[in-house]
This record gives sequence, C-alpha cells and structure tokens, in this order.
Amino acid sequence: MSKTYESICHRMSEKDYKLTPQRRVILHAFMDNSERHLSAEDIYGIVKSQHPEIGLATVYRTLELLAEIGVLQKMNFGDGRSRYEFAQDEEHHHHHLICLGCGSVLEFTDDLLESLESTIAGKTGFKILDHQLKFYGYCKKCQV
Amino acid sequence: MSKTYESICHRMSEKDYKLTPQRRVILHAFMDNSERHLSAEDIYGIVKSQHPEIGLATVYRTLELLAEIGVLQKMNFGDGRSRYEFAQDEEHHHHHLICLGCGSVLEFTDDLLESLESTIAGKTGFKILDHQLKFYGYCKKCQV
DNA sequence: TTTCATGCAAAGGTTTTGCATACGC
DNA sequence: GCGTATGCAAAACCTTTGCATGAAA
Repeated sequence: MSKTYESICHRMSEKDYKLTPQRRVILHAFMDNSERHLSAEDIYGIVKSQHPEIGLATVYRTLELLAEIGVLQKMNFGDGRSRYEFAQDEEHHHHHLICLGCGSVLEFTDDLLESLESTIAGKTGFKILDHQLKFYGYCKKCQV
Repeated sequence: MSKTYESICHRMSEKDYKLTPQRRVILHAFMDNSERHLSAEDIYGIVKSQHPEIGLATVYRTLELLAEIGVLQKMNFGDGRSRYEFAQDEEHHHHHLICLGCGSVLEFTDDLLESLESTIAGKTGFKILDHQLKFYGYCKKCQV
C-alpha cells in the first residue's frame, strides 16, 4: 500500500470517488504534516488558508472516506476528538507514547506483537486484523 | 490496590470525598457488572432502578472521581462514548479484542509487555506508567 | 447530462457546567 | 453548621445529516 499522492488519487478514482479540489487539498495537508496526529479541526484550519470556503462537514466526510479506503487511520488519544494519521503497512507498526503531562504524542516503532497476535488468535478464535498499542506516562520534559 | 467495596470507600474518605448514597450505588453497579465495559449511560440505566431520582451529571461526576483516585479506568473503544472498568493491578494487565463486526469486546490476559516497556523507556526517556493494547478483528461469530 | 460532492445550517449524541437546594460529616 | 454533592436544565463540544446548489466525469 503505497503512500504517494498519485497512488492515493488513483485508488480514489478506482473506487469511483471524484477527485475534487477539496479532497486534493485535504490530502496535501496530510502529506505536509505526516508527523503529526491531526484532528478534523486541525485539518480544517490548515486547509482553510488555501481553500477558504471549505466546510467542516466536507473535512469530516473526506476523512471518513480516506479512512474507509485504507489511506488514513482514525485514532483516539483520549482527548475527546478523533485524530488521523496515515495507515501503517503490515510490517511497519508503530506505537504511541502519550504524555500525561503535556499531551504530546511520541511514536515508537516495533514489530514484536505478531507472535502475540497468533497466540491470541489460537486461544480465542479471534481473527485479528490490526492492533493498537498505547503507552501512558511522562515525557522527558514533564519528568521534572 | 485492592478492589473491595470497603477499601474503595475508605480511599474516598481518606481523600475527603463524601460517601453519598449515589456514589455507593454507582460503585455497587460496577461490582455487580465487573465483566462488562460500562458507559456512563449504562451505569445511569442500572442505577436508576435503585435510585430513580439520580441525575446523569452525578454519574459523570462520580465516574470522573473514581477514575481520578485510580479505582476505575476510562477507556475508548471507538464507538463515540467513554467506557469504564476497574483499573488493573500492575501485574494483571489484560488486552481488549474488539470485534469490527458486532462491536463485542473480549479480554485476553497477558504480561508480555513489561520488557517492551523498559526497552522503550531506555530508548526514548519516556517514563511509562501504563499501557493499553487493543486488537481489532472479527470474533468467532462474525467470521462467517 | 448524470451522478456525486459541497456548503450551510440544523440536528444528534455525549459530556460539562451553573446554580439553587439538599445532605454528609 | 460548613462545605461539598446533587439534580435540573442549559451549554459546550464534536460529529453527522438534510437539502439545494454546484461541479466532476
């Protein structure tokens, strides 16, 4: 699952989704801010500067669409709003370290959970497609 | 951190929180439904039968209080509302298996993440207090 | 031209808050 | 009796939806 702008556009046309300027701008906003975990409101703010008449509802609808076709992943860090980031490849899972002090989110790459997945699948009969691991604690700055 | 009704009440008085009938009934509702992951509205429904004049705001305030003193843990399973369960001991972590078909939540006990925690702490400087691991997939019933 | 996407505003659902009253300690 | 907790209603949020208009293919 590649992550270039063109490949994503191609995937959208494949599924008969129209390539509107709004959708293009939202996608660009994600590519320009790939290191952050953006909320709908974040995206709305970013996109409004290049496309001032865009509506918040369009942002929500586009985020839902991009999540549905597997481009984005919807996440929840417990702050009352959903956040989105590019969906990870099977082999490149990362985990989130959420600071209870300042709310910042660090990422940590690790692939140790595959064996745990098969153990669980065997014991429970669950067919596991994805996992999400969050650590809560205090970042360097907040440990003072 | 023990989980008996008395010990929790004791912890509340220690922190100068009053033991009101509403708080008692909410606590009992959790003890009677410890296997479920209850939302505020769930609790409200349960509690209303024994204490019909209770307000939803009181439920929210009590859940917040119990989470703050470490009795409950607030969770999010992506269905738009917070859910609560008894906080786990250090040594008895469990993970959640969330079915993408029917939304049911299974639990799976496992203690394999401690070593990962120290690895991450070493590499990032993060002081980790807790973790939360969720698996998404399909339960036995929904795999048809 | 047909169909789908947009923008706006309104509605929906969850959670929080203000305030007068009631009650635990 | 003092100070906190409660219940009610309203407000505050985030998110979704209805609908007429506008634009992509």
